[in-house]
Amino acid sequence: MADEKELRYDPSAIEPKWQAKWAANPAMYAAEPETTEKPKYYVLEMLPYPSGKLHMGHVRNYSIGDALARYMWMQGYNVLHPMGWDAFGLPAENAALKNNTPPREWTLSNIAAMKVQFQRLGMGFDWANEVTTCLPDYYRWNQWFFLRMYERGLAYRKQSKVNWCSLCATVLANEQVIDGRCWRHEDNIVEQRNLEQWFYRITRYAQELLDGLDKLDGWPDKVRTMQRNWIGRSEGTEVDFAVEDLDGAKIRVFTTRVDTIFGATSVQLAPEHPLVAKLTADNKDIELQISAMIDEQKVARETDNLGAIDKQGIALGRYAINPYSGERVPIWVANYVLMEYGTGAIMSVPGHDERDFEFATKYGIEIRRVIRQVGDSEEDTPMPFVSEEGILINSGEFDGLICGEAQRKLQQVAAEGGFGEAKVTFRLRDWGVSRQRYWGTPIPMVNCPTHGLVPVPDDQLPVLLPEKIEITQQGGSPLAQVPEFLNTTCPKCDGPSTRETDTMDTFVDSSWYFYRYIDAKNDKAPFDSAKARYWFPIDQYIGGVEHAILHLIYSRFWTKVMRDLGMIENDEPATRQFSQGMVIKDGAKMSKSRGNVVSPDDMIARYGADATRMYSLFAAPPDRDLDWQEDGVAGTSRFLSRVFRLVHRYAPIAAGAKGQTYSAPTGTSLALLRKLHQTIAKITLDFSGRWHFNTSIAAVMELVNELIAAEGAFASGEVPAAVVAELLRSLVLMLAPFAPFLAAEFWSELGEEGEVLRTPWPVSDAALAKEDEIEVPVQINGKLRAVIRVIAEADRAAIEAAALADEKIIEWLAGKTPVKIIIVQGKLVNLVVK
RNA sequence: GCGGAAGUGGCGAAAUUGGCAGACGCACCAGACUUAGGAUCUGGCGGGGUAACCCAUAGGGGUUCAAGUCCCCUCUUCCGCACCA
Repeated sequence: MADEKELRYDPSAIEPKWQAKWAANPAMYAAEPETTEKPKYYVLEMLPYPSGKLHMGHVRNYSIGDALARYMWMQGYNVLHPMGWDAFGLPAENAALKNNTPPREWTLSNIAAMKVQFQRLGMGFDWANEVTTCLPDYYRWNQWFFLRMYERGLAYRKQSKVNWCSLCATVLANEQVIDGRCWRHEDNIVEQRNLEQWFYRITRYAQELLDGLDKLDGWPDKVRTMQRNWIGRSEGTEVDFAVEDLDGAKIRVFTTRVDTIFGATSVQLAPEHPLVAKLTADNKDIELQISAMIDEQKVARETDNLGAIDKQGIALGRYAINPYSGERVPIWVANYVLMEYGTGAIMSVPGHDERDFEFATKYGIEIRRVIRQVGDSEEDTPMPFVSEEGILINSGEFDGLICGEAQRKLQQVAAEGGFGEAKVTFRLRDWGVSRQRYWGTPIPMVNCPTHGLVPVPDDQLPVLLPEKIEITQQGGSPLAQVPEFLNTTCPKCDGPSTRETDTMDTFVDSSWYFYRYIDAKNDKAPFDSAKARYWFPIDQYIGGVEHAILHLIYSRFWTKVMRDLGMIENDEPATRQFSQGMVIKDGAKMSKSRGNVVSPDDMIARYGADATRMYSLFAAPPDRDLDWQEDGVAGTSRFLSRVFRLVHRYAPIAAGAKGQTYSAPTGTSLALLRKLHQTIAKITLDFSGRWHFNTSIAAVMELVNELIAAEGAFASGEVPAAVVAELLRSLVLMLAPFAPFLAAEFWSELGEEGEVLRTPWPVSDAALAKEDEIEVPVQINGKLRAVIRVIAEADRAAIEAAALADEKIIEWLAGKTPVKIIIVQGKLVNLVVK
């Protein structure tokens, strides 16, 4: 058959044709209305920042999601597979500075360019509800949500120490600071500044965000663990130590080990603790030492060296009273006590805490044992002894209690005595959302000289971001330089006022965009709650692990807030979340600075979108890092060429067999149909949970290898046309999630008219897939000695007989009788010989 | 320091429940064919050995008829958190 000049696989002759067809038929990927009988499936991939071009990480992310969406379509689901643009953010401003292009223009033209790339890749997105976060019809709802949060005390303003990136010229959220550096500028150390900032009170949901993780069993453990650590729940006790000689003053400490309180031999305050000033009044020397300590700490914090600086303390010469024992203990200021955590003050128990031990040793503070290790005497208990498996000693009336019991008892005593209580502390901080940047959502507040902070009324939304603006990098909010924006009137009194000039963190935009996808044109509300009831929660969310904390915790918070606003009924945004691995090359993440970036456009130009997508799924399981090897793309492309030739040669036979059936296949037909149905079963299983598309694709390759090896039997008619038709049809359907262009091309070559996507996924016929003869390895003492062939239904006795009758086995046994024969049905035989 | 993931041929990887280690692909080697192409086809390809066989899943121990898979110890890499009381 191959003797004539044969048509070669040329993606550039196939893909553009289908791109045009699909672009002209947006209904193809459109979700159906909620009234449909079909079950719904919401598959979501994280929306890209419109930088101007997709990178390989995007290609991988969207290839995974698109494969799943296509599979679910073929399984008969009403699939929602939307896309949008996380379009606010700093790069647009930087580009404006560099090229003198307005951020809006720059962003929108990037979006247009990337949309073309998506089209080239053949991504099946429903663009009907495209979301572009920088447009007023989206960000007005950011403002609307802000006002709802403000009404409920979930949005508030406070003076606070904040992270400042000088290159961004703005504040960063804690989540955007990585190793003391800016998440966008890896080389830039984040400074600390004191600024008046807007915050979202995510801490109000700390406990619920933590509890919810237990139920999110469709989320990767890694993500759940990271979020748990980030929330950082810690159970303990707050206890007041009265300050000696200072009227009514108390130092409240937080401890997780109140059972060790009789061993507290000092109290340590953070240098910034408000009481420090009072306690050091008139002592200029100590004040100077403390401010030097604060400075040093600041530098250390800024260079991410906090853990490395020596523990230092300054004794204030003042005393506090242990409320349980009445003992006087010295008050110190220590550089390792953080004002931001707990109460900013601790009791120091050197006998039972590593850090306190180190500190006390350095400064000669008394070290006292108050817990004895179970089974050891006081003297034999190691020092410091930090375990909670112990018994109280030297603790007055509490002696003899075990640690846990003592904690409860001591808490009770504190509560009754009014000097303390059980307390849960979180590491999670409120979410700072103010940004001193232009390209973001304006915060809808007005500052009136008479009425102070006044929210902009709903009917005046959106507060529009002015478009004509000169971007400078002077620090401070650019919007403050725009009088038409800045100057306004007070909603309450109409008097001259000024607007809030900070804009919102772009993570606000991405915290709820996926709700807007269900109703993006709604101008009465962020979305219709009835639609949300149908579509939510998201069935599968897919994105990079770099968002495990940031975006995924904010989204969960936002969902809970919306639920409490009565807008939705789901507690969590997504039942299943998947974090795909990074795309790396030559052992490192692709980056411009390393010069190892591979452009998707180049790959598409050379090998076609199908091969590029398929390789990104074939080279590694989706959750692992993927090492990009161009030879591998070439290999995938060669595979597609083989399929192309195969289908092209025999499509006429298959097309001619339309409507024909076959009966009781034998020989080659049976062998090929068996392989086909095994392959269907394998891929269907992979889609149902494991998502190891690399092995799915390997299974298709195996099938194709067998089909090609047997193609003589297609030409000769040994394999009936109806069988050829089933083989090719099913093969094409199984390729559809991975190589949509070729699948569409083949589908039409096979004489099919409907869309591949609307064609049911093939079903594996278990009877056909079953082998009638199987190979069973025979081991002697666990070592492989022979392989026997038996019928699939062979019982234990038959297998045993066959194994013992095998010539090689007889030789190996050399007359000995096995003391034990292990038979694992269908798997192996192991003969144990002494 | 704490927490998590991982370590299998020259490379990417596979082995779904403890049951034939290396499927599938890349690279490479040999051959065929040729319209000399970014081809295509056939065969080979963990290490040692002429062979029968032996050895091999980071290293060491263990459990088991049987271990890449389970347990203990050690090493290495990556990721997250980190003076959090």
